[in-house]
This record gives sequence, C-alpha cells and structure tokens, in this order.
Amino acid sequence: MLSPLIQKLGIRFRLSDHDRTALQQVNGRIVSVGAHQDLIEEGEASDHVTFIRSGFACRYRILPDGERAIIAYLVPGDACDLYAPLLGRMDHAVATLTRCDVAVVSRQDLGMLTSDHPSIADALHVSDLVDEAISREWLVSMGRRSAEKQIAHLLCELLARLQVVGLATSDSYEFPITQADLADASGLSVVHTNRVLQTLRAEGLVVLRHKNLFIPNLNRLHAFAGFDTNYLHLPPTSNHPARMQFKSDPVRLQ
Amino acid sequence: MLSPLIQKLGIRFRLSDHDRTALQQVNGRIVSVGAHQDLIEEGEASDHVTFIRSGFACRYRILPDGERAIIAYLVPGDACDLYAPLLGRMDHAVATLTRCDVAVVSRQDLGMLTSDHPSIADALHVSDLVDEAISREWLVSMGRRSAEKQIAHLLCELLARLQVVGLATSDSYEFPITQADLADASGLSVVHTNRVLQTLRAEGLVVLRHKNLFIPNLNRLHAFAGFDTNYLHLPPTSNHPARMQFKSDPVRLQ
DNA sequence: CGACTAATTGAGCCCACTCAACACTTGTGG
DNA sequence: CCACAAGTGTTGAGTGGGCTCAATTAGTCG
Repeated sequence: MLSPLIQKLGIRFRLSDHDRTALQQVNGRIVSVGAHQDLIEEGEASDHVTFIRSGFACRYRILPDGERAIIAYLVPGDACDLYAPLLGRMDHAVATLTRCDVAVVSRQDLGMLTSDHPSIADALHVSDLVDEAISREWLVSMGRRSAEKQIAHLLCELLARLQVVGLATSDSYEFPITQADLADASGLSVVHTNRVLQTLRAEGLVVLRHKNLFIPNLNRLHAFAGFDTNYLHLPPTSNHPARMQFKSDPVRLQ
Repeated sequence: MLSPLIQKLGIRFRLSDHDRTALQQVNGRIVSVGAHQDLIEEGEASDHVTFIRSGFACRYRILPDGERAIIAYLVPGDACDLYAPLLGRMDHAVATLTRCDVAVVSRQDLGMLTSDHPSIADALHVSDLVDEAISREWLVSMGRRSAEKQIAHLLCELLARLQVVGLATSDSYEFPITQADLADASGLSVVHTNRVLQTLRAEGLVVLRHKNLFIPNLNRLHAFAGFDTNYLHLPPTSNHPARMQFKSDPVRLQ
C-alpha cells in the first residue's frame, strides 16, 4: 500500500522492523487517476490522507488572471496533505501530472499508527521538513539562477528524489512531465522552456528522448546547475554510483 | 522572553493558561545583534533554538557565483531553527536585516516544555506549517506575478504578519528593510526594485518614507497584488479594521 | 564634517515573453 | 486500420521587462 513511502522514510530515519511491519499493514484504498486530474482542491478539508504510489503530481495555485503556478512536484512516496487538518483547509490544490496510483488512508488509522509508533511520526515530520527545504531551494532557483541552471537543477533534484524510491538509475529516469508543466514549475513560458531544454541537450548535459531522461555526466550537470544534495538531507552512506566519475570541466553557456 | 512568539502561537492555536504560563517562564538569554549579522551559519548544528524578539531577519543562501538569495523574512515571534536537529544540519543560513534582539533557548529546556505541554508542540508545528505556506506563496509570486505585484504582495504579507504580533496598525508598519534586501528576496536587481517601489508610490498604493510604510487603501493594494490572506491561516475572528473600507476600483499599471 | 551605506537616475542591452504558425504524437471513434 | 482531433513539441519574428554598468544624490552615524 505505502511501499514507496516506507522506502523514503527508511532512508532518512531509522525505523525498527516493528515500525516497518506496522507501515506495511496500513490499509486504505488504492485509486488510479488519469493525467492532469485534481487530487485535492483548494479549500478542501478531508478526513483522509493521500499518498502518491506511482506517477508524478504537483501542488499548484491558480492566480486571479488564470495563470497557474506549480509550487512543488510530488513523486511516489510523497504525501499530498499530511498535515492539512492542523491548518484547517488546503491553501493550494494538488493535481496529477501523469497517470497516478494514489493510496488513500483514513486519518484515524494514520493517527493510531503514529501514536503507537512515535518514530513513524518523527519520520513523517522529517520528510515534511525535507519538502520544506525543497521549496526553499526552488525559491533560490527562481530568484537567482538562470533559466538554464534552474531547469538543470530541477532535473538533478528529481534524479536524487527518484533514486530514493528506486525509480531512477544512477544516471537516468523516466521523465513524462510536459513542457507546459515544467514551465509552470519554473516560472517560464512554454516556448522558453522548450528552448532551454534544447540548449541543455545541445550542450550534452542531458539526453531527453521518448519521455526518458539520461544524464551522460552527472558531475558536469551538477557543476553547471550548482547542485548540492545537502538540502535533500540524504545520508552520506546512500549509494550514488555516479559520484565516482571523473571530475570534468565546468560547462559555460555563451 | 518569548512574548511575540506567545502572541503568534495564541492566534492560530488555542492555548490554556497553563500553557501560557509555562511559555512565559521559559528561560534563556537575550542577545542583541546588529544589522546584517549572521545568526546561524549554513551547516551549523547547534544545541539551542533562536527566536526573533525584535527586528527583521532572513533565511538566505549564497550561490557559487556569490549571489545571495533570500528565502524567507523572519519577524518577531519567528523561530530560526526550530526543527534543525531533526534534519541534522542547517541547509541555509539566517542573518539579521536590522538590529535585532533574539532569544536563545536551550533545546533541552524546549524539549521538556513541549513534552509537558503537547499543545505547545502542536502550536509550534502549526506555525512551522504556516512558514511553509509562506514559502509556497513566495514561489507563486516569483513564478507568476509581475515584479510590481510581487513586491506589493510581499508588503501585504508583512502587514498581516506584523499585525499578528502587534507591530503594525491596520494600515502601516515600520519598514526598515533595505532595497538590496528586498531585491534578494524578490529575485530582482536592486535598480529594478527601486523602480518598482517608485511605481507603487506613484500609483498611490503605498507611502514609503522614513523607513515607514503606510497603505492608504488596503483593499486597493490587496486587489492589485492579488493578495488573499488564506495562506496565512489567520482565524476569521481576527480584527482587520481595514477590511471595512469601501471597495475601490482595481489598479492597472500601463 | 567626513565616510560610509542606501536610494536614485540614465543609457543601453539581453533574456525571456507573446503571438503565430507548423510538426509530431497520441489517442479515439468510425 | 485509418482519419481526425487533441495534446505536445518546435520554430520564427518582434517586443518588452528587467538587467548591467556607471554615476549621482540622499541619508546616517561616529
């Protein structure tokens, strides 16, 4: 039911076998949702929690002029509305970007789980704090990185996050996100997003084909984007095979 | 010691007199810090928590090219590093923007306080969730609002946040933040920040003089910025005298 | 008063936007 | 299985918001 979540929690927080078993036995219902469907609407206050099991989703807001701003990407293992009741109502919406399987768990069940297993509560809290760090990093990107570096940075982030849940190899992952959805997450226009991607491809920083992203030289992409995994708070022991590559010259555009 | 914090917690969460007394009796030391000084450095892992008692501070990151990105403004009542130990080390730094008084409390004392008073722990958690919502709103601003609207929005947000801790009237507050610090928080250049402020003044949306901000017509500014307090999760009963004003025509630039 | 910091102004440029057309994919129903 | 529609990606041309560089004018504070 919650397998990618368990994987994610286990990476940043020590869980006992007892905790794991409890997590594995959580019951809820699995729902399959098509691409570009709302999972949670703004203003909602539901009595269940939604987790992404497969596919990509996003948090977003619609502005008065109809523009959409994507505030976060959600990948398998991410919760959509974990602490929503503490705040009362959702101040933003959540929608799928691709076809998704989501797990819907009752808040009551989850509450019992976390009170019986305080370390699960802590682990969930930690992963929320990481989400917060990710928001901050997006702010850094939007504020002070060029469009090219911003998107490169995002692609690095997704690689790391997908590796955590076993959905990426050391240098590639499935990337079914639309350029329009990338644009709304980067604060760019669709046209410019397209051109930025072309530049990254032309520089040989990424190979993007058939909804699949391959990174020929991760060190080079990291150096270009100014990417530093610190903010994701992954354990140092985590295996990052790509880190073993030779260091290469930094890339400069123009 | 923590009076603005107590005010802030009390607004969004019901605290018993018992809780309040406990909060009032927290001890720690008060430190006075000059403007533009680091309070917490990136990578730090300290055994105490720092709260802003007076003045403005910010969270920030420095990029490889030396640029600074301000990720959040901190006002009196805000915590600098509440959950830092859960994540291990700080992934960003905190610095003052003006002269500040900060309260430094040992984590051990705070831990005892929250385990004796679970509702204080919840209240702190809620205010962290609001900080998260603020980050998301900043992302919306940077991504999809014009420079004018972005800064107008920020000024609306500060009004609301300062009202919570009694540092703003219904339509004005002390605004000692430098244009350079505003620029780094908005992702704009200093020069353009200056011009944006001039536009807002020329439109009569704000009066900014002698480090003091006055908003002649809050509804007008709200409408212009597309500002909606929802994301701050203030109680509906909160007194917002300015809301009683007449509705006025929306402002359009150019 | 002098030294520094902060705010302002001008000029020229470029990154990113808009509008608009076109090509390629994907999916669906006849 | 094809035809068409819708969605997605790509390209060109022209514009403008926001940038940089550089200099000047306030403020602030010892």
